[in-house]
Amino acid sequence: MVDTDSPGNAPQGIRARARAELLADVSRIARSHLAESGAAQLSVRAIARELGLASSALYRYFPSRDALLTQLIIEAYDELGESVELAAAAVDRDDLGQRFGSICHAVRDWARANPHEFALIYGSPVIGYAAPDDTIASALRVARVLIDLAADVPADGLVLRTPGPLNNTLVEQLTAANVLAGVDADLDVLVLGVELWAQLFGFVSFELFGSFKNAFEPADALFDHQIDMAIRAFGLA
Amino acid sequence: MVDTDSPGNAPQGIRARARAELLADVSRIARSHLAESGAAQLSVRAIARELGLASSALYRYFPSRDALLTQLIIEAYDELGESVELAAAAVDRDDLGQRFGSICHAVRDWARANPHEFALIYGSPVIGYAAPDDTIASALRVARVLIDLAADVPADGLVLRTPGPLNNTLVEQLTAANVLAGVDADLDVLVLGVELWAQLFGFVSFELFGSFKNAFEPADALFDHQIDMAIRAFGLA
DNA sequence: TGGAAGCGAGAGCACTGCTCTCGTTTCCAT
DNA sequence: ATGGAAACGAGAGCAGTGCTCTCGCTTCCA
Repeated sequence: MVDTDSPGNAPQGIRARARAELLADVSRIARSHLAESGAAQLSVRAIARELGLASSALYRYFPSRDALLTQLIIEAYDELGESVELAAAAVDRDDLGQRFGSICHAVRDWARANPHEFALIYGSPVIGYAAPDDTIASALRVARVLIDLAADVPADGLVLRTPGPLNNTLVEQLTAANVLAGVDADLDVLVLGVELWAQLFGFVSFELFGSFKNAFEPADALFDHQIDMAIRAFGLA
Repeated sequence: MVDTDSPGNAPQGIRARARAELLADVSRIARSHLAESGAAQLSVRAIARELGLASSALYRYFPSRDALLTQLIIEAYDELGESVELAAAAVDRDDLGQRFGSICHAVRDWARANPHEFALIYGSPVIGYAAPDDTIASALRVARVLIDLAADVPADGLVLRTPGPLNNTLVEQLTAANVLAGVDADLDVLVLGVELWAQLFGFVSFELFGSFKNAFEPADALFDHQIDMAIRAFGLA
């Protein structure tokens, strides 16, 4: 029993390494349960059972089921965010229409591949659940990709815009978003982008949660049309 | 104890009247619990407690908690549907822009006044929950109001439209919707309407579920702008 | 008027999240 | 090297859940 910490693989002690491993195991199993049965069915005891642990042992690692859910939320946001970032980067950066379409398809594809995860982050908050600030950074990744796109869209091509100046509050909010993202998107472009962002997720929600039932199944053609329309609204067609 | 069924108020027997009353009571209490704490917290036992009944007694009236939730879902759809119908009827039928705005505001106002009900019907389905057909008719009421509007929008004014013909599948789906609603809306108008429908509910979901947090609070100006843009897309401005 | 059906109460089952205690193991500072 | 402190896992237990079953009682209807 000499030299427990000399091997190069883990400079940490036995405890720390075991803890890290168990945390990873819990996360892995929790994610598989989430993917299979949804957040509502996620059971601390079931996870413990699968790990061969007493349920009480898990509370050494997570203060509550909500905390576990919060971590799953963050991971879901990050997974979606990464998909979208990759999709945006995978196409010609200057072909803004294609870039927008790629982003939209990434969101929809990820949501269809991970419906319970999507429901967890964009469906009704599981309980009175006040989203902790931890989740916000990850949640913003998709928004960031879109705002970066908006910053590249030329303002003079916009097909859909209001004639007069924007409402003062709106200008402040949009400007703050620009500042937060470190870009300087035209506000008319940006506000259209925000609205198309809502449209994108409204569409995916409708598709996954059944509002298109008996009407737009499959919804592929409708989705492509919606993207086409959005590109036209931006003046990118 | 003579003449129990002769009074004009209730031709039915004692049993039937008591049953109807209790059903109404359960529904009333369930709705108040839903409005206060959300669907996830809805407890059959808590309802029974408030009624002074054993929890088992409620199972004479509802086969399961899910069945109770289903009824709440239907009631929520109907309530929202009625609000929207009233809003659409409250304005000049020929002022299509105002009619559209009135519909949108009705949806948003109802959702903000009844967030848990909105989450119940447009958030993630509570469980694996396959929406029974009972709910569909009620769910269609909002869609119907919008499709009726679309049928009145002149096709030649459309600002946002695709140049070529629509995808075949899409044409079939849109035509089926027309048939189902008994109208003959122009398909380019109709598809835009569907997409703006998704946008409307995407917006409200974002607002209620926190996606606009730290960015568009309040979201009034953004909402008004979105409606304005939609009206322009329809060519109604 | 008597059998059938509907009803409410209560006990009970299997499950949940979570807490507390207790003996053991690991760690870290002396 | 060793002893105290901290971390750990197991297990019992609590309060709560949805739901089932049985048992008397009441209402109904033929």
